[in-house]
Amino acid sequence: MSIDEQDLPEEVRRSVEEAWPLFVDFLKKKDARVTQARKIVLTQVFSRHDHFCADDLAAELSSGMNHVSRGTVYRTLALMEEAGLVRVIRDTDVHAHYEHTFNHPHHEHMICDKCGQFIEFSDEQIMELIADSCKDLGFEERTHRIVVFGTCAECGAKK
Amino acid sequence: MSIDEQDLPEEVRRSVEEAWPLFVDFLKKKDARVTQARKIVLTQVFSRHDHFCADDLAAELSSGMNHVSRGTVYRTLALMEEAGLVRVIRDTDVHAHYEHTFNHPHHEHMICDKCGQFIEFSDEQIMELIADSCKDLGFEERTHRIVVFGTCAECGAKK
DNA sequence: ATTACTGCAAAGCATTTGCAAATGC
DNA sequence: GCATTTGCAAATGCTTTGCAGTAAT
Repeated sequence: MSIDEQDLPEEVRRSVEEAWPLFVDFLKKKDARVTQARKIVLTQVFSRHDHFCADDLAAELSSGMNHVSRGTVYRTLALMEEAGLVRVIRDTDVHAHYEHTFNHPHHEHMICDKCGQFIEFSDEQIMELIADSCKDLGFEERTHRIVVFGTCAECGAKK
Repeated sequence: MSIDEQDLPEEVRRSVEEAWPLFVDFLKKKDARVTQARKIVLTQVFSRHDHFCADDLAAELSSGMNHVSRGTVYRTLALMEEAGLVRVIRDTDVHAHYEHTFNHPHHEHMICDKCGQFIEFSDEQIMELIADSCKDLGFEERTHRIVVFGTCAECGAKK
């Protein structure tokens, strides 16, 4: 399992170096195999910016020397989600969207109606209030998701 | 355009009586036609509890005397959304989920991992904090969505 | 050696669309 | 009467799956 890591941007290489061992541990605990295809997918995930959709990733890996088939990309993303390395977002599209969670603390999103841009924000108080609501209702929170739809500053200014 | 309204439960009949004229206005403003199929779909929407998916609704209307085809159900739901009579929720499934918004103020959801139940809650303070975050970022909020995933009280107790 | 994983292409499934027939205006 | 809407069935597009071959342990 050795793919070309020489020509990756510094930042990507570092993310992969941190994330890959975690994924390996996860796979070993699961008695799953550490394969080349899985490393290629993980590397590709960390080579992209925050948001991406499974199918685009699959398309990127459908040709070139680091080829991985569509089916395997989907299967690996599911494993990475299980391992806590990516998080699913499905609010704008019907398509599944993922983002890194590695080195990426919990946060919320605003999505611009005009340009489709995702803007991240977070607010400690909101998290606490949600926790309070859960306590009131006897609901045990695993995670939450907030999406705000509207117009971003740039698009608002353009008008 | 007359479908049987006699045997609808009182509550449903009342919702339909309030919502239908709004939809008619909406259609007229759009120079769209007021058709029997559209009334059947609207009635079916209000005959269901909060949450439903487009396809289930279509299935329900695929037989019987108030038959409406799948294509028309989807097309009508899109119109109802545009008219502000239903709201899209796409968080749990890849499937599109709708809920009434008519006589149903804005609220958030908790979704139980175990039983799939949707629990509604709302919190004025959270809304304000989100509004503040938007202001800080120059984002003009149109709407927002909060989904909390976890285990509901019943399922937690069962364990 | 054994068993899991991959690639491929085919199958699934919700949703959308094209077009002829039906319906509202 | 004319334009929109409907129904139907076929198409679409993302995702999943079956299976034979390949790679990891």
